[in-house]
Amino acid sequence: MPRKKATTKKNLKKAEKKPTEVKKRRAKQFQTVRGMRDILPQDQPYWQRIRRAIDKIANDYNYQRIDTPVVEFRELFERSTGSSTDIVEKEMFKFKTRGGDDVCLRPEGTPAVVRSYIQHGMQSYPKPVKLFYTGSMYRYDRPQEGRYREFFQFGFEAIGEQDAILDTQLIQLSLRVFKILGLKNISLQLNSIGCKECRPNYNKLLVSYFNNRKKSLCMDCKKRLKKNPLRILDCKEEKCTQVVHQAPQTIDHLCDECKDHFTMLLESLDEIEVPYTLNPKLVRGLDYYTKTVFEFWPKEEEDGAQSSLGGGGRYDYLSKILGGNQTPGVGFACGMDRLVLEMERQNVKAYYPPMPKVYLAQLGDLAKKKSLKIFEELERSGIMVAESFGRGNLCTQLRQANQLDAGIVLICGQREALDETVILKDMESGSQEVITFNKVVVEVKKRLKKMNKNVIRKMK
RNA sequence: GCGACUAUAGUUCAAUGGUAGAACACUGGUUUGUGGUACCAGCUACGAGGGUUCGAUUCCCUCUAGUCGCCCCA
Repeated sequence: MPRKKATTKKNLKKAEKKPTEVKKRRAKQFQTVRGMRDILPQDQPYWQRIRRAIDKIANDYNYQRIDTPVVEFRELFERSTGSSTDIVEKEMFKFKTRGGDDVCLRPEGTPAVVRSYIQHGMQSYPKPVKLFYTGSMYRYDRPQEGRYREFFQFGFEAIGEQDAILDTQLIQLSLRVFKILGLKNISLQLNSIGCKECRPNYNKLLVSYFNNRKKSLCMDCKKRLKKNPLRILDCKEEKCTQVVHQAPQTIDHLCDECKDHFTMLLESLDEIEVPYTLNPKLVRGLDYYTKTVFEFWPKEEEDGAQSSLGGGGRYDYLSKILGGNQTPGVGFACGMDRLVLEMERQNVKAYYPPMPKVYLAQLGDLAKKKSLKIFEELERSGIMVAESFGRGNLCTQLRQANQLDAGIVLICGQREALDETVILKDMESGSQEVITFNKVVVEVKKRLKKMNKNVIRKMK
Protein backbone atom coordinates (compact mmCIF):
# COMPACT_ATOMS: atom_id res chain seq x y z
CA MET A 1 0.00 0.00 0.00
CA PRO A 2 2.51 2.65 0.95
CA ARG A 3 4.46 1.98 -2.20
CA LYS A 4 1.46 2.62 -4.33
CA LYS A 5 0.87 5.81 -2.46
CA ALA A 6 4.42 6.91 -3.05
CA THR A 7 4.31 6.24 -6.73
CA THR A 8 1.05 8.05 -7.19
CA LYS A 9 2.47 11.01 -5.37
CA LYS A 10 5.53 11.01 -7.51
CA ASN A 11 3.45 10.77 -10.63
CA LEU A 12 1.36 13.63 -9.46
CA LYS A 13 4.44 15.68 -8.84
CA LYS A 14 5.75 14.88 -12.27
CA ALA A 15 2.41 15.79 -13.80
CA GLU A 16 2.58 19.18 -12.16
CA LYS A 17 5.42 20.31 -14.32
CA LYS A 18 4.65 23.96 -14.25
CA PRO A 19 6.21 25.13 -11.03
CA THR A 20 4.20 28.31 -10.98
CA GLU A 21 0.96 26.40 -10.62
CA VAL A 22 2.24 24.43 -7.70
CA LYS A 23 3.29 27.60 -6.01
CA LYS A 24 0.00 29.28 -6.61
CA ARG A 25 -1.75 26.53 -4.76
CA ARG A 26 0.58 26.69 -1.82
CA ALA A 27 -0.33 29.46 0.58
CA LYS A 28 2.32 31.98 1.46
CA GLN A 29 4.39 30.94 4.43
CA PHE A 30 4.57 33.80 6.83
CA GLN A 31 7.44 34.36 9.15
CA THR A 32 8.36 36.95 11.69
CA VAL A 33 9.50 40.35 10.50
CA ARG A 34 13.26 40.73 10.53
CA GLY A 35 14.75 41.17 13.96
CA MET A 36 11.54 40.14 15.69
CA ARG A 37 11.02 36.74 17.18
CA ASP A 38 8.62 34.45 18.95
CA ILE A 39 9.40 33.55 22.49
CA LEU A 40 8.28 29.94 22.61
CA PRO A 41 6.89 27.98 25.54
CA GLN A 42 10.20 26.21 26.05
CA ASP A 43 11.97 29.54 26.56
CA GLN A 44 9.32 30.96 28.86
CA PRO A 45 10.71 29.46 32.08
CA TYR A 46 13.64 31.88 31.87
CA TRP A 47 11.41 34.83 31.13
CA GLN A 48 9.06 33.81 33.87
CA ARG A 49 11.89 33.73 36.37
CA ILE A 50 12.89 37.25 35.34
CA ARG A 51 9.35 38.55 35.61
CA ARG A 52 9.01 37.08 39.06
CA ALA A 53 12.29 38.61 40.16
CA ILE A 54 11.23 42.03 38.93
CA ASP A 55 7.87 41.79 40.67
CA LYS A 56 9.53 40.81 43.91
CA ILE A 57 12.09 43.60 43.83
CA ALA A 58 9.52 46.18 42.75
CA ASN A 59 7.40 45.14 45.67
CA ASP A 60 10.29 45.12 48.15
CA TYR A 61 11.55 48.55 47.10
CA ASN A 62 8.07 50.07 46.72
CA TYR A 63 8.09 50.71 43.00
CA GLN A 64 4.73 50.81 41.29
CA ARG A 65 4.05 49.45 37.87
CA ILE A 66 3.38 51.76 34.97
CA ASP A 67 2.55 50.80 31.40
CA THR A 68 2.93 53.32 28.64
CA PRO A 69 1.99 52.96 24.96
CA VAL A 70 4.28 51.37 22.44
CA VAL A 71 3.55 54.25 20.07
CA GLU A 72 4.54 57.79 21.07
CA PHE A 73 5.11 61.09 19.32
CA ARG A 74 8.45 61.12 17.60
CA GLU A 75 9.26 64.45 19.10
CA LEU A 76 9.22 62.98 22.59
CA PHE A 77 12.41 61.05 21.87
CA GLU A 78 13.92 63.63 19.56
CA ARG A 79 13.75 66.18 22.35
CA SER A 80 14.81 63.96 25.24
CA THR A 81 16.97 61.08 24.07
CA GLY A 82 18.51 63.51 21.61
CA SER A 83 18.19 63.92 17.87
CA SER A 84 21.92 63.48 17.30
CA THR A 85 22.04 60.13 19.09
CA ASP A 86 22.18 56.94 17.03
CA ILE A 87 18.99 55.71 18.62
CA VAL A 88 16.96 58.63 17.35
CA GLU A 89 18.94 59.50 14.27
CA LYS A 90 19.00 56.13 12.57
CA GLU A 91 17.32 53.47 14.65
CA MET A 92 13.76 54.61 15.19
CA PHE A 93 10.76 52.90 13.65
CA LYS A 94 8.90 56.03 12.60
CA PHE A 95 5.74 56.54 10.61
CA LYS A 96 2.85 58.89 10.01
CA THR A 97 -0.64 58.01 11.18
CA ARG A 98 -3.66 58.45 8.92
CA GLY A 99 -4.36 61.62 10.78
CA GLY A 100 -0.90 62.92 9.92
CA ASP A 101 0.75 62.57 13.33
CA ASP A 102 4.47 61.88 13.33
CA VAL A 103 4.86 58.93 15.63
CA CYS A 104 7.31 56.14 16.36
CA LEU A 105 7.64 52.86 18.16
CA ARG A 106 9.35 53.62 21.46
CA PRO A 107 13.09 52.99 21.33
CA GLU A 108 13.41 53.17 25.12
CA GLY A 109 11.30 53.65 28.20
CA THR A 110 12.50 56.56 30.31
CA PRO A 111 11.15 59.51 28.26
CA ALA A 112 7.72 57.90 28.14
CA VAL A 113 7.64 57.42 31.89
CA VAL A 114 8.65 61.01 32.50
CA ARG A 115 6.09 62.17 29.93
CA SER A 116 3.44 60.25 31.85
CA TYR A 117 4.68 61.71 35.12
CA ILE A 118 4.15 65.21 33.78
CA GLN A 119 0.92 64.47 31.90
CA HIS A 120 -0.80 63.02 34.95
CA GLY A 121 0.38 65.55 37.47
CA MET A 122 2.54 63.20 39.46
CA GLN A 123 4.45 66.27 40.64
CA SER A 124 1.84 66.38 43.37
CA TYR A 125 2.60 62.84 44.56
CA PRO A 126 4.90 62.35 47.53
CA LYS A 127 8.50 62.32 46.30
CA PRO A 128 10.25 60.38 45.06
CA VAL A 129 7.76 58.84 42.67
CA LYS A 130 8.99 55.31 42.11
CA LEU A 131 7.86 53.61 38.94
CA PHE A 132 8.81 50.46 37.11
CA TYR A 133 7.88 49.01 33.74
CA THR A 134 8.48 46.08 31.48
CA GLY A 135 7.82 46.15 27.80
CA SER A 136 8.96 45.84 24.25
CA MET A 137 11.23 48.46 22.70
CA TYR A 138 12.05 48.90 19.04
CA ARG A 139 15.23 49.85 17.27
CA TYR A 140 15.91 49.44 13.60
CA ASP A 141 19.35 47.95 13.81
CA ARG A 142 21.12 44.99 12.27
CA PRO A 143 20.10 41.93 14.30
CA GLN A 144 22.70 39.67 15.89
CA GLU A 145 23.16 37.74 19.08
CA GLY A 146 21.50 39.61 21.93
CA ARG A 147 20.33 42.37 19.65
CA TYR A 148 16.88 42.40 18.14
CA ARG A 149 14.69 45.00 16.54
CA GLU A 150 12.00 44.18 19.03
CA PHE A 151 13.50 43.59 22.43
CA PHE A 152 12.29 43.64 25.98
CA GLN A 153 13.36 45.88 28.78
CA PHE A 154 12.43 46.39 32.34
CA GLY A 155 13.23 49.64 34.01
CA PHE A 156 13.04 51.40 37.36
CA GLU A 157 12.70 55.17 37.64
CA ALA A 158 12.83 57.29 40.80
CA ILE A 159 11.61 60.79 40.04
CA GLY A 160 11.72 63.87 42.22
CA GLU A 161 14.76 63.40 44.40
CA GLN A 162 18.31 64.49 43.73
CA ASP A 163 20.06 62.88 46.68
CA ALA A 164 22.82 60.51 45.54
CA ILE A 165 21.50 57.95 47.98
CA LEU A 166 18.78 57.21 45.44
CA ASP A 167 21.38 56.46 42.81
CA THR A 168 22.96 54.01 45.21
CA GLN A 169 19.66 52.45 46.09
CA LEU A 170 18.86 52.00 42.43
CA ILE A 171 22.18 50.24 41.89
CA GLN A 172 21.57 48.14 44.97
CA LEU A 173 18.16 47.20 43.62
CA SER A 174 19.55 46.28 40.21
CA LEU A 175 22.18 44.07 41.75
CA ARG A 176 19.46 42.39 43.81
CA VAL A 177 17.66 41.48 40.59
CA PHE A 178 20.82 39.88 39.21
CA LYS A 179 21.39 38.13 42.52
CA ILE A 180 17.87 36.70 42.62
CA LEU A 181 18.31 35.46 39.07
CA GLY A 182 21.43 33.63 40.17
CA LEU A 183 23.74 35.62 37.92
CA LYS A 184 27.34 36.00 38.96
CA ASN A 185 30.30 38.00 37.73
CA ILE A 186 28.57 41.18 36.80
CA SER A 187 30.64 44.30 37.01
CA LEU A 188 29.36 47.75 37.76
CA GLN A 189 30.88 50.44 35.56
CA LEU A 190 30.57 53.91 36.98
CA ASN A 191 31.16 57.49 35.97
CA SER A 192 29.87 60.99 36.48
CA ILE A 193 29.40 63.28 33.52
CA GLY A 194 28.54 66.48 35.34
CA CYS A 195 25.68 68.91 35.06
CA LYS A 196 24.88 72.04 33.08
CA GLU A 197 27.19 74.04 35.37
CA CYS A 198 30.34 72.05 34.79
CA ARG A 199 29.71 70.18 31.55
CA PRO A 200 30.08 73.20 29.20
CA ASN A 201 33.51 73.99 30.63
CA TYR A 202 34.54 70.40 30.37
CA ASN A 203 33.20 70.22 26.83
CA LYS A 204 35.35 73.20 25.86
CA LEU A 205 38.39 71.52 27.30
CA LEU A 206 37.57 68.33 25.49
CA VAL A 207 36.97 70.04 22.16
CA SER A 208 40.24 71.91 22.33
CA TYR A 209 42.04 68.72 23.30
CA PHE A 210 40.61 66.77 20.37
CA ASN A 211 40.91 69.67 17.96
CA ASN A 212 44.65 69.51 18.41
CA ARG A 213 44.54 65.81 17.55
CA LYS A 214 41.86 65.92 14.93
CA LYS A 215 43.94 63.96 12.44
CA SER A 216 44.01 60.93 14.71
CA LEU A 217 40.23 60.70 14.99
CA CYS A 218 37.93 58.49 12.93
CA MET A 219 35.31 59.94 10.60
CA ASP A 220 32.48 59.55 13.06
CA CYS A 221 34.39 61.22 15.83
CA LYS A 222 35.17 64.20 13.64
CA LYS A 223 31.42 64.67 13.41
CA ARG A 224 30.99 64.04 17.12
CA LEU A 225 33.50 66.78 17.82
CA LYS A 226 30.90 69.26 16.65
CA LYS A 227 27.70 67.60 17.73
CA ASN A 228 28.48 65.65 20.88
CA PRO A 229 32.17 65.60 21.87
CA LEU A 230 31.49 63.53 24.97
CA ARG A 231 30.68 60.53 22.78
CA ILE A 232 34.22 60.45 21.40
CA LEU A 233 35.24 59.05 24.77
CA ASP A 234 33.44 55.77 24.21
CA CYS A 235 34.45 55.32 20.56
CA LYS A 236 35.83 51.85 19.94
CA GLU A 237 38.03 52.75 16.97
CA GLU A 238 41.59 51.97 17.84
CA LYS A 239 43.04 55.26 16.73
CA CYS A 240 40.45 57.11 18.78
CA THR A 241 40.97 55.07 21.93
CA GLN A 242 44.62 55.97 21.87
CA VAL A 243 43.83 59.66 21.79
CA VAL A 244 41.08 59.26 24.37
CA HIS A 245 43.52 57.65 26.76
CA GLN A 246 45.19 61.00 27.47
CA ALA A 247 42.03 63.09 27.22
CA PRO A 248 40.78 65.09 30.19
CA GLN A 249 38.39 63.07 32.33
CA THR A 250 34.95 64.21 33.39
CA ILE A 251 35.45 63.46 37.06
CA ASP A 252 38.47 65.77 37.23
CA HIS A 253 36.38 68.70 36.07
CA LEU A 254 33.15 68.40 38.02
CA CYS A 255 31.70 71.39 39.82
CA ASP A 256 31.54 71.23 43.61
CA GLU A 257 27.95 70.08 43.64
CA CYS A 258 28.59 67.23 41.20
CA LYS A 259 31.77 66.29 43.00
CA ASP A 260 29.94 66.05 46.33
CA HIS A 261 27.19 64.07 44.68
CA PHE A 262 29.62 61.61 43.19
CA THR A 263 31.56 61.30 46.44
CA MET A 264 28.35 60.53 48.29
CA LEU A 265 27.55 57.88 45.70
CA LEU A 266 30.92 56.20 46.02
CA GLU A 267 30.91 56.35 49.82
CA SER A 268 27.46 54.85 50.05
CA LEU A 269 28.41 52.09 47.63
CA ASP A 270 31.41 51.34 49.85
CA GLU A 271 29.06 51.26 52.81
CA ILE A 272 26.96 48.49 51.28
CA GLU A 273 30.11 46.82 49.99
CA VAL A 274 29.31 47.04 46.32
CA PRO A 275 32.43 46.84 44.17
CA TYR A 276 32.60 49.14 41.18
CA THR A 277 34.92 50.07 38.35
CA LEU A 278 35.43 53.76 37.71
CA ASN A 279 35.22 54.09 33.97
CA PRO A 280 36.07 57.53 32.62
CA LYS A 281 35.05 56.43 29.13
CA LEU A 282 31.52 55.61 30.13
CA VAL A 283 29.28 58.42 28.88
CA ARG A 284 26.17 56.59 27.58
CA GLY A 285 24.57 57.42 24.31
CA LEU A 286 21.60 59.45 25.47
CA ASP A 287 21.49 63.20 25.77
CA TYR A 288 19.48 63.57 28.94
CA TYR A 289 21.95 62.08 31.38
CA THR A 290 23.57 64.19 34.07
CA LYS A 291 25.91 63.36 36.93
CA THR A 292 25.74 59.61 37.56
CA VAL A 293 25.94 57.12 34.70
CA PHE A 294 26.44 53.39 35.10
CA GLU A 295 26.28 50.12 33.24
CA PHE A 296 26.35 46.45 34.16
CA TRP A 297 28.67 44.24 32.16
CA PRO A 298 29.12 40.49 32.17
CA LYS A 299 32.63 40.16 33.57
CA GLU A 300 34.31 38.22 30.78
CA GLU A 301 33.66 41.13 28.49
CA GLU A 302 35.03 43.76 30.78
CA ASP A 303 37.85 44.68 28.46
CA GLY A 304 35.95 44.20 25.23
CA ALA A 305 32.75 45.69 26.62
CA GLN A 306 30.64 44.52 23.76
CA SER A 307 27.19 44.26 25.20
CA SER A 308 25.91 45.57 28.47
CA LEU A 309 23.10 43.90 30.32
CA GLY A 310 21.68 47.16 31.46
CA GLY A 311 22.47 50.65 32.49
CA GLY A 312 21.14 53.91 33.68
CA GLY A 313 21.86 57.22 35.21
CA ARG A 314 20.58 60.47 36.50
CA TYR A 315 18.46 62.77 34.36
CA ASP A 316 17.93 65.94 36.33
CA TYR A 317 16.74 68.08 33.41
CA LEU A 318 14.59 65.57 31.58
CA SER A 319 11.32 66.73 33.10
CA LYS A 320 12.15 70.34 32.25
CA ILE A 321 13.09 69.40 28.69
CA LEU A 322 9.70 67.74 28.27
CA GLY A 323 7.84 70.79 29.48
CA GLY A 324 7.41 69.90 33.14
CA ASN A 325 8.81 71.43 36.28
CA GLN A 326 12.48 71.18 37.08
CA THR A 327 12.45 67.67 38.59
CA PRO A 328 15.48 65.49 39.14
CA GLY A 329 15.35 61.77 38.53
CA VAL A 330 17.39 58.66 38.26
CA GLY A 331 16.67 55.47 36.40
CA PHE A 332 17.86 52.12 35.25
CA ALA A 333 16.88 49.83 32.38
CA CYS A 334 17.89 46.30 31.62
CA GLY A 335 17.59 44.11 28.55
CA MET A 336 15.57 41.02 29.31
CA ASP A 337 16.67 39.22 26.15
CA ARG A 338 20.26 39.63 27.26
CA LEU A 339 19.46 38.47 30.76
CA VAL A 340 18.02 35.27 29.32
CA LEU A 341 21.14 34.84 27.23
CA GLU A 342 23.37 35.37 30.23
CA MET A 343 21.27 32.99 32.34
CA GLU A 344 21.74 30.33 29.69
CA ARG A 345 25.45 31.02 29.56
CA GLN A 346 25.80 30.74 33.30
CA ASN A 347 23.59 27.67 33.44
CA VAL A 348 21.13 29.28 35.75
CA LYS A 349 18.00 27.32 36.52
CA ALA A 350 14.84 28.53 34.88
CA TYR A 351 11.48 28.74 36.61
CA TYR A 352 9.27 25.73 36.05
CA PRO A 353 5.71 26.07 37.21
CA PRO A 354 4.15 23.22 39.21
CA MET A 355 2.83 20.34 37.12
CA PRO A 356 -0.46 18.57 37.62
CA LYS A 357 -0.25 15.34 39.59
CA VAL A 358 -3.69 14.14 38.50
CA TYR A 359 -4.64 12.94 35.04
CA LEU A 360 -8.21 12.51 33.94
CA ALA A 361 -8.76 9.78 31.35
CA GLN A 362 -12.06 9.10 29.68
CA LEU A 363 -13.65 6.63 27.30
CA GLY A 364 -16.74 7.24 25.26
CA ASP A 365 -19.00 10.23 24.68
CA LEU A 366 -20.99 10.03 27.89
CA ALA A 367 -17.82 9.76 29.95
CA LYS A 368 -16.39 12.76 28.11
CA LYS A 369 -19.31 14.91 29.16
CA LYS A 370 -19.10 13.70 32.74
CA SER A 371 -15.34 14.25 32.77
CA LEU A 372 -15.81 17.88 31.95
CA LYS A 373 -17.78 18.20 35.15
CA ILE A 374 -15.26 16.27 37.23
CA PHE A 375 -12.50 18.43 35.82
CA GLU A 376 -14.26 21.60 36.84
CA GLU A 377 -14.90 20.36 40.33
CA LEU A 378 -11.26 19.46 40.82
CA GLU A 379 -10.10 22.74 39.31
CA ARG A 380 -12.39 24.71 41.62
CA SER A 381 -10.92 22.90 44.60
CA GLY A 382 -7.49 24.07 43.50
CA ILE A 383 -6.32 20.73 42.16
CA MET A 384 -4.37 20.84 38.92
CA VAL A 385 -5.57 18.27 36.43
CA ALA A 386 -4.16 17.18 33.10
CA GLU A 387 -6.34 15.60 30.47
CA SER A 388 -6.61 14.84 26.82
CA PHE A 389 -10.29 14.90 26.04
CA GLY A 390 -9.66 14.60 22.34
CA ARG A 391 -8.39 11.06 22.67
CA GLY A 392 -10.62 8.07 23.07
CA ASN A 393 -8.07 5.40 23.71
CA LEU A 394 -7.11 4.45 27.22
CA CYS A 395 -3.74 3.10 26.27
CA THR A 396 -2.47 6.40 24.90
CA GLN A 397 -4.04 8.35 27.71
CA LEU A 398 -2.20 6.30 30.30
CA ARG A 399 0.97 6.64 28.32
CA GLN A 400 0.57 10.37 28.35
CA ALA A 401 -0.23 10.40 32.06
CA ASN A 402 2.99 8.57 32.56
CA GLN A 403 4.97 11.02 30.46
CA LEU A 404 3.53 13.88 32.48
CA ASP A 405 4.53 12.05 35.64
CA ALA A 406 1.02 12.17 37.08
CA GLY A 407 0.74 10.15 40.28
CA ILE A 408 -2.98 9.65 40.07
CA VAL A 409 -5.14 8.79 37.08
CA LEU A 410 -8.89 9.05 37.23
CA ILE A 411 -10.51 6.79 34.67
CA CYS A 412 -14.08 7.38 33.62
CA GLY A 413 -15.41 4.93 31.06
CA GLN A 414 -18.88 4.11 29.79
CA ARG A 415 -19.61 1.87 32.76
CA GLU A 416 -18.42 4.37 35.34
CA ALA A 417 -20.21 7.25 33.68
CA LEU A 418 -23.51 5.38 34.00
CA ASP A 419 -22.82 4.49 37.65
CA GLU A 420 -21.54 8.00 38.44
CA THR A 421 -18.21 6.59 39.57
CA VAL A 422 -14.57 6.78 38.52
CA ILE A 423 -11.64 4.45 38.84
CA LEU A 424 -8.83 5.98 40.84
CA LYS A 425 -5.53 4.51 39.82
CA ASP A 426 -2.31 4.94 41.75
CA MET A 427 0.35 5.09 39.06
CA GLU A 428 3.23 4.03 41.23
CA SER A 429 1.68 0.89 42.71
CA GLY A 430 -0.77 0.30 39.88
CA SER A 431 -3.55 -0.39 42.36
CA GLN A 432 -6.97 1.05 41.69
CA GLU A 433 -10.31 1.48 43.37
CA VAL A 434 -13.77 2.61 42.37
CA ILE A 435 -15.16 5.75 43.99
CA THR A 436 -18.34 7.74 43.47
CA PHE A 437 -18.36 11.18 41.84
CA ASN A 438 -19.13 13.07 45.04
CA LYS A 439 -16.10 11.62 46.80
CA VAL A 440 -13.59 12.35 44.04
CA VAL A 441 -12.34 15.68 45.35
CA VAL A 442 -11.92 14.49 48.92
CA GLU A 443 -10.22 11.28 47.93
CA VAL A 444 -7.84 12.96 45.47
CA LYS A 445 -6.88 15.54 48.07
CA LYS A 446 -6.13 12.80 50.56
CA ARG A 447 -3.93 10.96 48.09
CA LEU A 448 -2.07 14.11 47.06
CA LYS A 449 -1.27 14.85 50.69
CA LYS A 450 0.12 11.37 51.12
CA MET A 451 2.18 11.71 47.95
CA ASN A 452 3.66 15.01 49.15
CA LYS A 453 4.67 13.43 52.43
CA ASN A 454 6.35 10.60 50.59
CA VAL A 455 8.24 13.03 48.43
CA ILE A 456 9.49 14.89 51.49
CA ARG A 457 10.52 11.61 53.13
CA LYS A 458 12.44 10.61 50.02
CA MET A 459 14.23 13.93 49.95
CA LYS A 460 15.28 13.52 53.58
C1' G B 1 24.64 51.29 7.45
C1' C B 2 29.47 48.04 6.13
C1' G B 3 32.01 43.09 5.93
C1' A B 4 32.30 37.46 6.39
C1' C B 5 29.84 32.80 6.60
C1' U B 6 25.39 29.80 6.27
C1' A B 7 20.30 28.04 4.35
C1' U B 8 17.81 20.23 3.46
C1' A B 9 11.50 17.26 7.62
C1' G B 10 9.04 20.25 13.86
C1' U B 11 14.46 19.72 15.78
C1' U B 12 19.68 17.94 15.07
C1' C B 13 22.35 16.20 11.08
C1' A B 14 23.48 13.23 6.19
C1' A B 15 23.88 12.11 0.84
C1' U B 16 23.64 13.54 -4.35
C1' G B 17 24.67 17.11 -11.64
C1' G B 18 19.57 12.17 -12.73
C1' U B 19 14.37 15.35 -7.32
C1' A B 20 16.68 12.95 -0.94
C1' G B 21 18.11 9.33 4.21
C1' A B 22 18.68 8.80 9.61
C1' A B 23 17.92 9.98 14.74
C1' C B 24 14.77 12.40 18.07
C1' A B 25 9.84 14.50 18.18
C1' C B 26 4.75 14.02 16.62
C1' U B 27 0.12 10.88 15.21
C1' G B 28 -1.95 6.09 15.00
C1' G B 29 -1.58 0.85 15.90
C1' U B 30 0.23 -4.15 18.35
C1' U B 31 -7.77 -8.40 19.29
C1' U B 32 -11.51 -0.94 19.86
C1' G B 33 -11.05 -0.75 29.02
C1' U B 34 -5.13 -0.20 31.56
C1' G B 35 1.02 3.20 31.50
C1' G B 36 6.61 3.19 31.65
C1' U B 37 10.06 -0.93 27.66
C1' A B 38 9.62 -2.99 22.81
C1' C B 39 7.82 -3.51 17.77
C1' C B 40 5.06 -1.71 13.29
C1' A B 41 3.12 2.14 10.37
C1' G B 42 2.16 7.23 9.11
C1' C B 43 3.41 12.54 8.79
C1' U B 44 6.40 16.18 7.19
C1' A B 45 12.09 19.15 3.88
C1' C B 46 15.98 20.81 -0.62
C1' G B 47 14.40 29.48 1.69
C1' A B 48 12.59 32.62 -3.02
C1' G B 49 13.65 34.06 -8.06
C1' G B 50 16.74 33.90 -12.30
C1' G B 51 20.84 31.62 -15.21
C1' U B 52 24.28 27.41 -17.06
C1' U B 53 22.67 22.26 -18.43
C1' C B 54 19.23 17.20 -21.94
C1' G B 55 18.43 17.50 -16.62
C1' A B 56 20.06 21.60 -10.73
C1' U B 57 18.73 20.35 -4.03
C1' U B 58 23.93 20.14 -5.90
C1' C B 59 27.43 24.94 -10.22
C1' C B 60 26.82 30.64 -10.99
C1' C B 61 24.04 35.37 -9.95
C1' U B 62 20.23 38.23 -7.30
C1' C B 63 16.97 38.56 -3.26
C1' U B 64 15.32 37.09 1.56
C1' A B 65 16.44 35.29 6.25
C1' G B 66 19.83 33.59 10.00
C1' U B 67 24.69 33.59 12.49
C1' C B 68 29.17 36.24 13.52
C1' G B 69 32.33 40.74 13.39
C1' C B 70 32.20 46.43 12.83
C1' C B 71 28.98 50.22 14.53
C1' C B 72 25.50 51.02 18.30
C1' C B 73 23.40 49.84 22.49
C1' A B 74 19.55 46.64 25.88
